[in-house]
Amino acid sequence: MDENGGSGTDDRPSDEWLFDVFSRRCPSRGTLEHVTGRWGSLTLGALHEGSLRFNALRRRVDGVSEKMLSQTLHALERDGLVHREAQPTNPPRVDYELTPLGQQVAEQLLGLIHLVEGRMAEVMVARDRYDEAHAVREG
Amino acid sequence: MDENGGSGTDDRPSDEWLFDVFSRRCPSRGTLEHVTGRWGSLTLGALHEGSLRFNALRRRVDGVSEKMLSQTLHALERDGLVHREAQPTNPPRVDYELTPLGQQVAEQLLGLIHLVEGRMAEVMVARDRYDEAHAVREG
DNA sequence: CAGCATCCTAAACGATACTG
DNA sequence: CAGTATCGTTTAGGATGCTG
Repeated sequence: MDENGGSGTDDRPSDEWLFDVFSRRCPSRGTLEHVTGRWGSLTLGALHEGSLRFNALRRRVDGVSEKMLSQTLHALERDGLVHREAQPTNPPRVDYELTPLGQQVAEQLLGLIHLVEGRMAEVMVARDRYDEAHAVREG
Repeated sequence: MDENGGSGTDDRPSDEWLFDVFSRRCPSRGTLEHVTGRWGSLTLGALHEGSLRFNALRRRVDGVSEKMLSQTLHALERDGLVHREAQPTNPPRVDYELTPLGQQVAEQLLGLIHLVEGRMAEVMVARDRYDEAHAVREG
C-alpha cells in the first residue's frame, strides 16, 4: 500500500520518511499545505508587501473570514513563517510580519502566482478546448 | 455575480498591484488552487519526473484515493497543465504527462517544495518554541 | 487497467455572538 | 481592535461497487 522506502512495515511510524513530500507521513507536507493552502498563500502574499494589522490583513485578503484568518495566522506563526508583534496598548495593536524564512517562502510563492497569472490566457483557452471536447453531445 | 474588470470602486491604492489574486473574483485563484491544492501540487510534482500511468501515479502520490486522483487529473487537464494520452488497447493504457506550461508550473512548485523541505529543521524548531510558549503551564 | 457513480463521514468554512 | 467560541452549512475526501 504505502511503502516508501523498502521497509516492510507499513502501518507503524518509521523514520524513513525524512525527505519525501510524496509520502503522507512526511512532516513537510503539513507545512506545505499551510503555505499553499487557500488562505495561507494569500496571507503570505499580502504580508510580503510589509507588516499588517489583523483587520488590515483581513481587508487585504478578500473573502477571508475572521476565523480562517486567525487560524491561518496561527499555523503560519507556529511554522515560523510569520511573526506576531503584540503591543499591550488599549485598544490593542497587533502587527503581523513575515520572518526571514517566511519572506523566502513568500517570494517563491509569488513566483508561482505570477507565472499562473501571466499564463491565464493559455489556461482559459485550454479550458474552452476541454469543455468543448467533453461537452455532452446528443441528438 | 459581478466582475472586477474596471476596479473603479476599490477603496485601496491599486497602483502597486499589477495582478490581483487577492480578489476573490480573480479567475487565476481557481487555477492557483488546483495547482497548490493538496493533491494538485503532489501530482504535478510526481509528473515532473516523467509521464506516469494512472495507477503508477496513484502509488507515487501516497495517500491519494482513486477518486481524488481522477478529480485532480481532470482539473489539471482542463487547465492545460496535464496531457492525457490514452491508447485504445486492451487492457487500456493511459499515460499522463505535463504540458510545457505544466512543466513550468511544476518547476516553480518544486522550487517551493524544496525550499520548505530544506528548511524543515527551522520549522520544527519554531513549532517547538510555539508549542512551548502556548503550553498551559500551571504550578 | 482505468476509470465513473453513489453513499456517507469528517473536515473546512462562514456567520454570529461574545470577551479582553 | 483583536481576537475566541459555537453552530449550521458546505465541501472535501474515502469506501465500495460497477463498467469498458
